[in-house]
Amino acid sequence: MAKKPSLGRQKIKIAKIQIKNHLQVTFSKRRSGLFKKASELCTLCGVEIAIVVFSPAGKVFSFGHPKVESVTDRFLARNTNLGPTSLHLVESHRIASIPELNLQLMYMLNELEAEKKRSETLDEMRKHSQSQFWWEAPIEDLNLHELEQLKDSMEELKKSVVTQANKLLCETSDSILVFGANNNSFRGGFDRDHEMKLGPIVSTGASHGHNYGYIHGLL
Amino acid sequence: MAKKPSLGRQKIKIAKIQIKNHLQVTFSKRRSGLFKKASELCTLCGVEIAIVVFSPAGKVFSFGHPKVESVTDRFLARNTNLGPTSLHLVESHRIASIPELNLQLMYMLNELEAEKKRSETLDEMRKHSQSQFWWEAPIEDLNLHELEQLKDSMEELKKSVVTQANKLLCETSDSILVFGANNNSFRGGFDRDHEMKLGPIVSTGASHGHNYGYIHGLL
DNA sequence: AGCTATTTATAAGG
DNA sequence: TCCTTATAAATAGCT
Repeated sequence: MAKKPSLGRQKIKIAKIQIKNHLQVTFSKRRSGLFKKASELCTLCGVEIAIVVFSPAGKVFSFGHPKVESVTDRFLARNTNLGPTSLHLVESHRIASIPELNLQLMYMLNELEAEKKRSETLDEMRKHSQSQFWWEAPIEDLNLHELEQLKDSMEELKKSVVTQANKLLCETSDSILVFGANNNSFRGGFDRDHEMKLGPIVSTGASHGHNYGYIHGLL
Repeated sequence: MAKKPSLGRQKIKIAKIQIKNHLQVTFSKRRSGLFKKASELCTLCGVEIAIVVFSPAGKVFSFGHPKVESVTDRFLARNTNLGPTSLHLVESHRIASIPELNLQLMYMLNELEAEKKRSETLDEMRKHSQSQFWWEAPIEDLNLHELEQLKDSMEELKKSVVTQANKLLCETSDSILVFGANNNSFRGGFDRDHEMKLGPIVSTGASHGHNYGYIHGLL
């Protein structure tokens, strides 16, 4: 018989996944993977850790050991203490520029990322179809006006997405799901049975050993 | 000459590492890995995420996109409303979810506002000078070489910002590590190789800047 | 901090 | 969502 050519894992480029279904699957898998890595780090190194993720759909997923709040609280406490404390140690105007620098840094990084995505999008469009619609034409052929129109269209789209999201939010009933993840049997533990669906509070009896951390999924 | 058959990766059991030195190394490596995974999840799925880790030594490391605080705030806002408090609120005011929704809405509006401003800024830049300053042109109009130059410039800027920040910090008695990096490449070209060396700074021993959103390490 | 041999994580496809 | 397969990535043990 012929071989069974499942291509197996393929290399992908790290850029926003466009196919919605694909994105959902990837998000699910990688979130699991991330949480598993986190739990291993906890166990191996005995550290405290908190992870909070807001999914594209607006759901919240979190992992924390010993729990999210204790870790984030510690983090926030440290962070807010850092300013005033340091102010006493150094002249205020000098230390004050650090957050400013950070902001600037962040701004530029975001800018870069956004621009990169934009160029990728445009490039994709260009490849996709050259002649049918002007806005899918090669970018070199677009004049300034057309470019602005394109931009406006995208902003419209974004707006409508946000509107949709808000609508959904308003219609959504709140619920919380809490469960623990065991470090040794992670696969069997949370990955499978923990639907992030609505429901009462559930705690999974992680099969053996002590629980490592808590995972919340909020709709 | 005989080969050099390092045993390569060996399977380990997930339990607390006892050898201290080993633990430190593992922590460092796995923290990097975890943050990298997080950044990929961000980019691939366009999600918001925050990770906070307290190392065994008591240092803090964090990863956040867009930043730790915004994500954890969102999380905490949701949680406090959904927790025991909400029951109380429900009883006294009947509509507990309103504050939460308001928070969320405000958050989204802020995001949108920021996005708009950004586009406006870009538009302004584009109009302002189309040819005089090529690096201010829309990024899709830049050729590969120019893109590379732009990327290098931004990395230089990043480096100098980081250096500045750390210089300031060296003058304080607190030691803080600030580093950041963008998501990935500017298109296919520079996908893997843009580690940012951080130079002299760091007493945390973690100078491997990966391509993450926004990272702090506090000593 | 680099280097491999391996173990893990996962993209595709069903 | 769960499973399988083939391959890409992460990383344990060394230097």
